[in-house]
Amino acid sequence: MAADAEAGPVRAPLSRDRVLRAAVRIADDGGIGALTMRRLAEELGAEAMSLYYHVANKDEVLEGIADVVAREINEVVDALDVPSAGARWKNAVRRRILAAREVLLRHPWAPSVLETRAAMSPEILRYHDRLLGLMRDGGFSYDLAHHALHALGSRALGFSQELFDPGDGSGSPEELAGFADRLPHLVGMLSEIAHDDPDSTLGWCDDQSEFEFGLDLLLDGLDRLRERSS
Amino acid sequence: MAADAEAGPVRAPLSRDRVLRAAVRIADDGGIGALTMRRLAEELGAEAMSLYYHVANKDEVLEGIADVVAREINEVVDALDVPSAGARWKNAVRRRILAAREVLLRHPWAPSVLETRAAMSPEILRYHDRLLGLMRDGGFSYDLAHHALHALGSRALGFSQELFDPGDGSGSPEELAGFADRLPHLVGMLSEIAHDDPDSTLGWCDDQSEFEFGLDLLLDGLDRLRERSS
DNA sequence: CCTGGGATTCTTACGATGTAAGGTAACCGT
DNA sequence: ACGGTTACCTTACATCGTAAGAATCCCAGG
Repeated sequence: MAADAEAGPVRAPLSRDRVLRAAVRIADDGGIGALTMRRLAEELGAEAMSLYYHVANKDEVLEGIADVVAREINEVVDALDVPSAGARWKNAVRRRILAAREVLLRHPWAPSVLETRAAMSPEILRYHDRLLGLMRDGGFSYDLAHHALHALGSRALGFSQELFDPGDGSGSPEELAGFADRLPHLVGMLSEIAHDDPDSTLGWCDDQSEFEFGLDLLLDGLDRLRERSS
Repeated sequence: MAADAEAGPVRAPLSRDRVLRAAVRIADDGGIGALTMRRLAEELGAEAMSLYYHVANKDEVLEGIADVVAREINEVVDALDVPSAGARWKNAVRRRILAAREVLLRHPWAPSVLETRAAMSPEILRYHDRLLGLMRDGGFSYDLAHHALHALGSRALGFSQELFDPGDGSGSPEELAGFADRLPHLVGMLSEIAHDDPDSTLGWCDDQSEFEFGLDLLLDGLDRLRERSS
């Protein structure tokens, strides 16, 4: 009777892949906190419980989106073609890591997820395996390369914490004033650098260059160790 | 009538301090996931809503326990007395950081909490201020010391991620077998190191020495920069 | 065509969590 | 004794993940 009251445009069927893609979309705009099963279902024009036919539970969704990002990283890294033999290993590693970082900048929620659930994801393993490969080409022993990966830590994937999802960026300057006399060096540093730099105390740390500074520090140190052990 | 049916031993009154201490206790054994307002109230022999008289909300509890740990770190670090002038800055910084690390090993939940809510906590600021002080004593410019803090990142506080709260430590070896042919270098590394090392593939990474390796790599690199800029 | 049985989606419901709103009890200076 | 803070409790709600099972869809076999 009165057939299909509301014949909508027949939404595409669900699938693990569509679910994960939608999840990434939601996290990208709205943060990881916006990713709930109900919101995710809504995004797909379905009901929350329908998702469980394609995903075991929310944890699997998180692992899934971590893997999506890891795959995206590997794709970008695959596209690079940088010579890596001998002393050029350093530049090759550097390029790869900075490429990974660019991907993560598009997914600010990813570092925390990668870090907590994806250490053993196939894609992440593959990424690390290839970093190891570069170091081997450059003349590293496995032992040194292994230490190197530990030394790099999350930097190997292009992040180093605290700079992503920076909460609400609430003001350091005002709150600092109260007990500033107890922090002579921080205050000294701030005033000295603010003096040199025209733009005010806000955003006076350039994430990108700080990241590269730390990265290069490590890579230079590793290079010295490599030479010494050759 | 029939006065105080059950005259218990009159539990000590609540207070912000007692609440935070209880919260740390719960997180210490049970993990950060075990810390709920109801569980916290139970630990104190009270009801959940009573806590809200002493704490604004759960987020304040988290900030609070981060600060408790940070205070603990500062206490331990205060007890150190290491000469720091000139070239000895490096050893002084190293000792402080390893002391902080020992505190964090007693509170495995702390890294994640510190990292997300305590960047601007007074105690953390104080800790960083004193690291800066050591570097100044050692001859750093504020500019270089500033980069140094960024380079150290979470390592400055004694952790470097992924090694704490390691999930369930599920086996790498078996799962790896499936696609091991795609990971030639990881497999090569594993087999080579497993060969040298009598104890099997489990726990073949010594967190402590890996941490120190990365830390020294950074400190050595900084020392070279410092000398060059003098 | 019907029909029945998997594959897929939805409905309803439960327990856990953070916390708003407002009541009750304990304490204290007058 | 009593009014007012201060400290604590009761009840209730929204939101979350998800268990259990009903409803629907789709297609091969009669």
